[in-house]
Amino acid sequence: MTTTEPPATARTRLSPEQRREQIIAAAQRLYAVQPYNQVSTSALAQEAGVTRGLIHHYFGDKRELFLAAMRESIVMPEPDLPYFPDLPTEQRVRLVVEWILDAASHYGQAWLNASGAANLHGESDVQAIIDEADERAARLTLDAIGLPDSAHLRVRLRALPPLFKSVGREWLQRHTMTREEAATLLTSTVLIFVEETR
Amino acid sequence: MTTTEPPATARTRLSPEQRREQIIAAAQRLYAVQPYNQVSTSALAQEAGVTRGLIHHYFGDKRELFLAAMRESIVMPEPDLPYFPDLPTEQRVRLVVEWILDAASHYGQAWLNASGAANLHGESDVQAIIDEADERAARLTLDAIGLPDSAHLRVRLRALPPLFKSVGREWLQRHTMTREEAATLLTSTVLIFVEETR
DNA sequence: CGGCTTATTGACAGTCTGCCAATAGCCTGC
DNA sequence: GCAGGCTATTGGCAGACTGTCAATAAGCCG
Repeated sequence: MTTTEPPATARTRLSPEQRREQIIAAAQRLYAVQPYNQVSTSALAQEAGVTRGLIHHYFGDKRELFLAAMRESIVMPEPDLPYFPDLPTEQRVRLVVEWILDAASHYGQAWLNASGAANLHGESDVQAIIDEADERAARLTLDAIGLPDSAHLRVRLRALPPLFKSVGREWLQRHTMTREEAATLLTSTVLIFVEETR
Repeated sequence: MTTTEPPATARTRLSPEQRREQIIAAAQRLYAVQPYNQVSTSALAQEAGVTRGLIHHYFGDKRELFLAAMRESIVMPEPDLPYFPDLPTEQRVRLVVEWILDAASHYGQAWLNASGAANLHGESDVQAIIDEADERAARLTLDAIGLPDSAHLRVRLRALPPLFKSVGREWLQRHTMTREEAATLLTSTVLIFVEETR
């Protein structure tokens, strides 16, 4: 698409933070629809209302902008769960799972894309970002359940987000699973993973 | 890297099948080390010992070659498990899980890269290939356990490969989990997923 | 209001991808 | 063993895209 620039409102000068956010927001909009290689820096610049040069000035690299956009797309929102210390673990876990599924159905496509996304063949930069997000999700989940934040439990829990995504996809996208079924399966699995049997 | 072509052995003419395989093999070698965007068609051609033009002739597109290479990297090998109809389900599942972990440790990095790979932001072509592989893995697993191939069970099981990958990564790459622990967690989870509670 | 800092631009060079006409292996029939 | 044809293979061309850099001007400060 080689469109000629619109009138191009006279050059305005923003603070670096504002500009960064503006550009990242534009990138998120585009990458939500098209994959990385099909989004040109020209398109990114146009969507953000700036010049290609500026993008490289702020992010140095097309890839770097992509990673920055992803880093912000992927954060799990802070759960605001009422905490019931008296409930048995199973029910607390169930509550957390329900909360995650709520968030999933709310964020929909975005969550599915982001949460379990991974890479293929050595795209380790993306993997690193996802790992960070999964680690954070593990901490949040442990906290929400009311379990101590032990290193060992976190290792186990951070393996789960990919499963949440794949199950979520069956439920939300393919409609091959009911929400009830998804919640039950995930609750049981989480319970297995937090059990301190060894 | 702008290297000048080596002496270039005189043009040899192969059957389309041979050539295709040769090119795909070369692509697999490169994509195992470098991500998609960092592998140029020139590099692919050079590794395969052919010209860029030929790659486009066979695959039409750089992307198409990538997908073909991936399709072949991702297939789960056919399990050759002895089948013990008398064992309880739990033990049969355990055997299958152990077999998968064996395969994982054998194929190592390749398996981890391929098995759970996914995409971000609308790279649906990759997702489609992974889905196919997961579906196949689900069928194989059901068969190995000795369960009937019902559509509903397959839906559940095809959600599991991502979990296998993430757990496998903790064990094989990060060494934060013992093989024993991974096997136990996965066995329990598979049991939950094949249980016909509803 | 004039000057300075620096955000922003525009153009340039190199690389890459996809396309297409030209070339030359290999096989077939004689 | 040789000529001819089919098609695998090549090389070069045009367009697009990425990254770099010096030049420009917007907004702040004295």
